[in-house]
Amino acid sequence: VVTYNSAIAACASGGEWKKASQLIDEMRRKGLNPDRYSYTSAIHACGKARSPLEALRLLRAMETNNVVPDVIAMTACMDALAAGGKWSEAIKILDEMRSKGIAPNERTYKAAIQACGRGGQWQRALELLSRLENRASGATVQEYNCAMMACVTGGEPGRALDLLEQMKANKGGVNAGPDIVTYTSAIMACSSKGKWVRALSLLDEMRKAGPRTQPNVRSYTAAIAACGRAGKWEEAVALHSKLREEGLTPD
RNA sequence: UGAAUAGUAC
Repeated sequence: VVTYNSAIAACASGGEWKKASQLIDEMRRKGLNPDRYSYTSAIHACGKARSPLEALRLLRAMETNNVVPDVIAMTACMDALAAGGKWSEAIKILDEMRSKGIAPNERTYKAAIQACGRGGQWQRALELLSRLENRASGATVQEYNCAMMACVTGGEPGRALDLLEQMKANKGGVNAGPDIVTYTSAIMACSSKGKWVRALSLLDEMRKAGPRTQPNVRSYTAAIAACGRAGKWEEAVALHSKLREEGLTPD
């Protein structure tokens, strides 16, 4: 079984979902019982291949064959649904977890938020976030970051910038302050709004905000894109040189 | 042996 599972995991890395589910069939034909690992890898393969419905099918097949899905399997399925823009299906899975008593973890919530964003449901993403904020432990930086991206991809980049402000205000509390991903996401938000000046000032703010938020290649890339989109090619070129001055290699 | 937020080319 483990041998098969390794093969299925390899299919997953390559996004070969057909091969993956074919291997599961083969296992059953040979009298081997696919386990959680087998199914989760196959589901992951569907996610990579952007075949959300196949992922759902596999999750159901798993149940049919009396392999009880756990957090990882369910989350992998939600990730696949998110990648395919199937936000309502993803939320159904989240509810299903509740009813089955499977505790969602941070990755699960991130998948749900991402699914909402990709489906253009930024309001729902924010709703989810506020539920997390109301938890005793509050929302984590990664959950905030994920919600910011959901606003950007969901067509409401202004909200992402609001979240940045909120995170800065929370800095002393239970929640850690904005990190490098937070800022880079905010720059992407500026980019979609055509606010290249703001993007540049955020880049500057990062440098001053401490060692944890020093701009990296991705931050620069986002800022360059913001300038590029606004037709500010001179600024874009200037950023490119600055990036190299700091010893970073453009990709 | 399985899942994860800022890079998948209007």
